[in-house]
Amino acid sequence: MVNQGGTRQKPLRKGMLEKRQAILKGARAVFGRDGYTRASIDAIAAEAGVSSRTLYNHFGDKEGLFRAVLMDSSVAVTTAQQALLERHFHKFRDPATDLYDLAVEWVGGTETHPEHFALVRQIVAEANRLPLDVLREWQRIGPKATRAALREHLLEAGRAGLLAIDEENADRATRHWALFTAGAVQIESAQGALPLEPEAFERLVREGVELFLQLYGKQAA
Amino acid sequence: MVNQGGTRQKPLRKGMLEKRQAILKGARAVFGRDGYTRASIDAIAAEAGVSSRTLYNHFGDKEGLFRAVLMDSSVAVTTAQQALLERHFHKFRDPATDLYDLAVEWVGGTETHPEHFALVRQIVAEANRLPLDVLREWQRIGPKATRAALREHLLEAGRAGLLAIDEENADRATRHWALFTAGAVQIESAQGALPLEPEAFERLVREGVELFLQLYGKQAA
DNA sequence: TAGTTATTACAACGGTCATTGTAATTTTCG
DNA sequence: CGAAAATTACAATGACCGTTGTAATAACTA
Repeated sequence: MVNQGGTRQKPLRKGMLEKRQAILKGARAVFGRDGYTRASIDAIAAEAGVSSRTLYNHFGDKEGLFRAVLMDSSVAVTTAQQALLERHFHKFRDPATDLYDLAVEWVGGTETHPEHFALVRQIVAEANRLPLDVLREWQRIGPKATRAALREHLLEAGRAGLLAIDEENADRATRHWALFTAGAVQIESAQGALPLEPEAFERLVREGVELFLQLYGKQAA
Repeated sequence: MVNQGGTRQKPLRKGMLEKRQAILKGARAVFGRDGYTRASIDAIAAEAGVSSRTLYNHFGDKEGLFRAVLMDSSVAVTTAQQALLERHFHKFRDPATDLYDLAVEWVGGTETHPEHFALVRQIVAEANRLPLDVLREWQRIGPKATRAALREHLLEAGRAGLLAIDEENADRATRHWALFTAGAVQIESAQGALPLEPEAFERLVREGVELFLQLYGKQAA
């Protein structure tokens, strides 16, 4: 038999992992495009180039598949965002320009991983029908993990004397960074439902970084 | 015959308007609860206490009904939020306390009109499948109208010397108000998908208002 | 290569649902 | 009241979909 959850204990034959990942990839695309309810198992199987029966053998049922896809996608995006943070804070010298560059990529994550955020919009819409532990798990390995990494980097920059951030205000600074940059864009574009002109995007991000520096720059009050 | 859109030209018999509004009310509840796809016409008709055939006679098809519901609900919420602004700015004397009171009710709107915001979460999730003009129309009679009203009140307070707001920075102040209060709560609760403890809610709103006053209070730089 | 195991094609079941037609019934308006 | 219009109950259609069983086939491991 096959496990229903997503993590497998011992055996793991060669081709299975490829099939499994093909299914996850295809399902991510179809779920993101069509939503949980509209996405049909057959469509997912076709997108993954796999028999629909194989899909059931791997993930038990539609809900199990959705959970696996959500977690898989969340881990991938979190990893990418953390790598992005590493890359930018590694060469962190001038707050004004470096934070702006970071912000552009940070906020651009919604466009770099469109399928994932389409997925997130789905679960937000279906939150009432989803088990709370699924939502919490998603938060844990997704947004919260990303925030934790950001918090560490901000603290590091604070210790280096580049930002006015310490243990005292690190939580708020982390929250504010997310709010001023990604949050601002999110609200203005209705969570990405409406197109946002590049100029508006640029202006929002720039304003957000300026405000952040006004609060947490070294010359700040 | 009957019109498919939602606005009717000339005739309008007595009972029709009641039926129509009963359908809109029922559909708002069911669409919000179950989502566009899962919400069945029969369930909506039952909720409204109306034959499903009548529903088709009024709104043509499911999508037409959804549009009508969205617009109807948006107008209602916008009206309520505008009334809320009127009420609070009418007795606007002390920025610190008055803005806090306003913010609590302003942000609480998501809980005062849960069905509407469930609806909004649906259209955000289904944005790819919705005509762009529907989305724009929603923005126009919904969020944008509310923002416009807020902007006027902020300007008024600026003219009265209670806030450091003028024509120059009114747009940004309006955006910041929404971002610092509702936006902060929205992000933290994943658009209302996850429950937020009252203390966290209270803290976010308080922080938001403080930040707003730091930027636009009279003693601000 | 032989045996185990995963995968596939295929068919079928049971259920849900949007939509329409129709004829009877009720409501409304002049 | 009496005609016109709206509403209703009812049935039916056509489509889609999640899920399962089965037997044949292919892939993999030892």
